[in-house]
Amino acid sequence: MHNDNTNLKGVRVRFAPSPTGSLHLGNVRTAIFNWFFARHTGGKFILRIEDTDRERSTPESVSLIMESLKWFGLDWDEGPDVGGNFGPYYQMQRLDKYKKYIDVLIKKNMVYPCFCTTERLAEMRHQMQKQKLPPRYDGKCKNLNKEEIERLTSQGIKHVLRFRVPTTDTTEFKDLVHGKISIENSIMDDFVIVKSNAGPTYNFACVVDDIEMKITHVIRGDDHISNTPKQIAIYKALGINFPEFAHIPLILGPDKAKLSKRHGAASPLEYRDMGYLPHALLNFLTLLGWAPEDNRELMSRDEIVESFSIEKINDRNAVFDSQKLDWMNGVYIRKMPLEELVNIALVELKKAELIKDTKEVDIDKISKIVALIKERLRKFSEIPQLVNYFFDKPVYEEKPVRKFLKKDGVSQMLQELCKVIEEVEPFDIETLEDAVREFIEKKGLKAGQVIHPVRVALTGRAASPPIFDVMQVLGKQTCLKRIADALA
RNA sequence: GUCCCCAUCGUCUAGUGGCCUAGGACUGUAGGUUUUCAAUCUACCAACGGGGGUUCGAUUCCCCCUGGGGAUGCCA
Repeated sequence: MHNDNTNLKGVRVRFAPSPTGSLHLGNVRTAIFNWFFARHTGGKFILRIEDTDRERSTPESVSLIMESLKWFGLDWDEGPDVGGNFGPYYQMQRLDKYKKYIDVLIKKNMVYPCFCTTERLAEMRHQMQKQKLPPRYDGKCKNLNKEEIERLTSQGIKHVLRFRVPTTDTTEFKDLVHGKISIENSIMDDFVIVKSNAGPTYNFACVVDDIEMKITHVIRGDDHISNTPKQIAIYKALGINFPEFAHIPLILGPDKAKLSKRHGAASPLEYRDMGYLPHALLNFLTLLGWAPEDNRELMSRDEIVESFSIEKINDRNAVFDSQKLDWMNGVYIRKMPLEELVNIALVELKKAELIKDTKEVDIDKISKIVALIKERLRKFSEIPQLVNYFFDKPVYEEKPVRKFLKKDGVSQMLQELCKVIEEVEPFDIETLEDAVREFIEKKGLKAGQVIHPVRVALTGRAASPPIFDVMQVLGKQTCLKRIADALA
């Protein structure tokens, strides 16, 4: 089938968000790529919660994350709620495992306690930058002897554990999307692996978990490239083979900066609330940094699963283009069965207080209305705005009123037309149109000269679905009344 | 500042030395259809950042510059 030039048997990938708020589209895209890769290869997709940041992690965020993934239909084979053989799936519940690895590193003398204050560290970095040097720990605590360590500890001074990074050579790895990436070890920092509160840091916990959970491919954002050499250093110190890495390009906002909360609604749940279809967003996001062999764009989930491959992930950052998303959402809305759209419309209409109780609603009428606006929709939140005049008195917009209603003779013409409308029986689209057209012809007018004023009188605006359809839904009496009111 | 990554239309992308007078999609523009809008159909606008190499031949390979992004945390 497809050759990803990697071993595709027994693939295990993970999505490992930190629960410090809701997901944003960048995170989601990472989850999507991991999920498609797992499903394409018949491997496992694992959800792991990286909650080592005690201050900012919240259970609410965990729910939000799960809700987001579920909304997209991204299911996980192992995770906090579903369990699995490699749990627990919350890092804060895996402290004993980290301890085990720390002991190994201590035994190997690969770590050392550091008592430096954050102030000193900040000052140190500042100085290094001033001297145009790479900012790295200066090694003040690197060679403390037992007595010094005991003395400082007994004084109650907190310490962290730093990892001794190799000082010579280069660390290299073959990234599945970037190819060879290498970095001089000499510019690498003796980074912290255990915080002063005894908790593990990201770079350490991540490695331990990926080892313990038997992760085969680490697919994550480009912003983690700089962490990878550090993590590889840990793998090497432990004498354990590291997994494949695939760093995927970042999603940029319109300002070309990494996508973040600054760019307005960044959470998928917010997109849901704005009226986007999960599959439209999923399809769109999948195409940010990836394209199938044949460059298709509109693809079903199964089609993507079928053709997804890491090889085809490109390595340039992608700007998020909401216009294209809107287009794609519109395409999928048009493909929806009407009943489904009606149900969504009901919710939107109620939210906008255009209808009161969904139970006492004329479904037949709503269906007709929804059918009329279906191809005019780009997202569900637009529904109320598009149909409000079917429920409430129209809000007359100034410009169309001036242009079509306030013209000489229009008032009289409409009054005469009302007499025609009154006679239309049955009040269906065809009969109505025939009658009105006959009127138009008799008066020697052009269709637009009648239809535009009628539209404005009935809807308050210059654009609407085909007017006879609108009239039919409105009903004879409402039409007559609205025209009369508009002329008053 | 330091390190890393990246560089095709405004945006998402195809393109892996000749098939490229660079293809598709979104947007935009013009037109057809229509009572308007939308949808739809047709056409059009629009790109290989610059400079050196390598080669018979570079969008494709190498180097430099420029530009953009990321990382530089006891956040992940």
